[in-house]
Amino acid sequence: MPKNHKQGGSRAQSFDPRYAKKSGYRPGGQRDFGRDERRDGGRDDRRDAPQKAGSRSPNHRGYRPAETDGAAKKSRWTASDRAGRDEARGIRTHSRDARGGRDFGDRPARSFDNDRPRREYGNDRPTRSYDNDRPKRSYDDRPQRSYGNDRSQRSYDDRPRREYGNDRPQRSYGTDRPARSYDNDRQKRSYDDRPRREYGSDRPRREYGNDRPARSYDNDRPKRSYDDRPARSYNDRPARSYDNDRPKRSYDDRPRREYGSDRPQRSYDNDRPRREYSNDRPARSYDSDRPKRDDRAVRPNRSDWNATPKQHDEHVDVVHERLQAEAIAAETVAGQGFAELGLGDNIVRALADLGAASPFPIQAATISPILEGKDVLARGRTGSGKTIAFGAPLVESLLRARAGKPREFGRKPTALILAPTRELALQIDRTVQPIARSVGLFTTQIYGGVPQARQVGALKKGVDIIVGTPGRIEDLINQGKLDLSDIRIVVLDEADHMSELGFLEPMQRILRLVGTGLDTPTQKLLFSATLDREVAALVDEFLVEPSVYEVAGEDQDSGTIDHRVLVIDHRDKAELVERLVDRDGKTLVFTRTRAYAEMLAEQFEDAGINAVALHGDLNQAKRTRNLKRLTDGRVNVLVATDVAARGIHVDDIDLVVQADAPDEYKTYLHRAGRTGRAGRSGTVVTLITRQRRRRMTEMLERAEIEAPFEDARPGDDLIEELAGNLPTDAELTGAAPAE
DNA sequence: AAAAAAT
Repeated sequence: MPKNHKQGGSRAQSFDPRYAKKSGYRPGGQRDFGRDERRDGGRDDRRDAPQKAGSRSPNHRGYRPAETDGAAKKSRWTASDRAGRDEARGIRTHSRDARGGRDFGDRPARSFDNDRPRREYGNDRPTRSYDNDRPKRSYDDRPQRSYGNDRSQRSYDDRPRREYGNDRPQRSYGTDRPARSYDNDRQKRSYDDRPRREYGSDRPRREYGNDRPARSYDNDRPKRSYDDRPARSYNDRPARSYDNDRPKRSYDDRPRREYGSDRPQRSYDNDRPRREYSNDRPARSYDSDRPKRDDRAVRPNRSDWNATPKQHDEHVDVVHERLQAEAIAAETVAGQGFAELGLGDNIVRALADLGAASPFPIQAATISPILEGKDVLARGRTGSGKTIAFGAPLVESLLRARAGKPREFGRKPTALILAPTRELALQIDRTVQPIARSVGLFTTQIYGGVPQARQVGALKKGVDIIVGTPGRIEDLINQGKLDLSDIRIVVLDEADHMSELGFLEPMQRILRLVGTGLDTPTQKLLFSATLDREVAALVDEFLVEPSVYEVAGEDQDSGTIDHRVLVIDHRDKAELVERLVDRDGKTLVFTRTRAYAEMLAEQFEDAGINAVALHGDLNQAKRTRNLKRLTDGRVNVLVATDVAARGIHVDDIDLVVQADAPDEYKTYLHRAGRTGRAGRSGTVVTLITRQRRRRMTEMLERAEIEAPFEDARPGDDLIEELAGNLPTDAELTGAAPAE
């Protein structure tokens, strides 16, 4: 304790220099005046050559020199005197360290054109963040490319260095790693606490100390037990049983849990009207839709969405199977082209340019009902073409709704596509944008980790389709820069994931804001490779008579993926993973945590295997760059968290290694779906320890995947075989005569 | 545990 106080004292001492700094700021404010003088001296220089200033920066024409030179000269002095301290706090970081010492010589030459207007903008305009963002991010780009070149420009160097330090690397590494360590500590503590409580605090002491030893031995048993044995012993026993109560309580708890932890009750309360309503409606819709459903798809029972308390993962399987059981047959859609499904010529051409000459089954199933304006749930296996399945009819619908009206400047967006990761949002936009542009519609990406300014600028000009992630979209809504009241169609890609804890509430908030200015409710489209009742929370609140589509016979295991499970010793994991990725083809390694992803990537690099990481601890520039390195083929190994599990499409990944086995079957399916795309073959290798075999077996059952379990050690040929480093029999027979 | 805003 006293140490803590001393620490506090030391902290207080450590504050002192800060106060000293702050007190230094006040004289620093004076110094700032000096800077202002210097600045104005600079302005005087401009006055000496005002034309130069104007001519040098025509973009800022009339901004300062003309206005301030004559009129606001002294008021500026005083204004900077007054506001100077505040401004100085912003300026200081740039000016003191960077300018004060180094830049004076450099300033007039180098920084006049570039720095001053920016800094002045930043000071004057309320939106410093914009200006800060622009240079920061632009600087972020520059230093990455040109760091080596820029060192001579020390003033520039300071900013990016600080920004680097401030923004992600230092903060994230600095804060997160300790945060993790703290998390670890907590767990340790909690583990520590549990035994302490159990051992020390309550039960053992009371039971041992009070009941048996004290009463029974001393008082009861010897004396009373002879007399009253039956009665007292009976009394004692029930008393004990009451004390224990465990069976009774567990019994009490069990029915409670079953009843529902009130979930059935709630669902009854909540759902009965819904079910009745929905029973009525579907009855009608059944009549009308039955022929189509017979052909294409069938709506699941409403109970699928409702009767699912989140007790165990297994509940999802029920829905999973029911959905699969009633699905469109691929043959029934064979032979239809995009045009027959109702898409216009321009869109059909754009699709052809994207390599989609004729519709995939999931596309053939969903395009028509989407064009009819229905709410649609669709399940298609990974890589089955879901983006076009919603993207193309979405564009067609917007086109029809626009009905030849001209594009207005600043129009509100009319369609919103939501994705769980930035990379996926980017990828969706890469597909949807050319389709939209083919008919004169515009898309923009709204996601975090990048400057707002460009996104906001696009919104101001007016866009039709927004593709983005929930956080930045909500951010811009709250800033009043994004208005969703005209959204006619909203798409949730990876909808089941978007319904999970942490995503659900933002999704609900966004969906409540969508289309509020329209006469008709916004059309909702929910897509995922693992669509299940997890989306019930969203379906119940937001969807009207949704139709569910799925392609029959297209379960995940029907593809070209070879699933293998290696049972290993934990201490062999690092070496085994390394040997697996030491190969020619593109390999994607999944880990459970960001830290382990980073660790493995570094380990591979140390071993001479080019590898990059992809996880949420990286800034967006690195995330984008590292993913691109894999798609470009500049690197063959990507180590990623589940940020890369869903949706990310890289053509030729032929090996997926799960260094950490997933906990959920859906995660397995999505991770595995990164390979075997576009009809190619691929292998998924999952490393587990012996004690995890049963969990793995159960998960594979849920995923409906068959995979052999094989014991593996670092030296085994099996590893080389899985890595593809052993020649096949054909190659052996072919290679032998060759040499 | 990860992801999703920014700072």
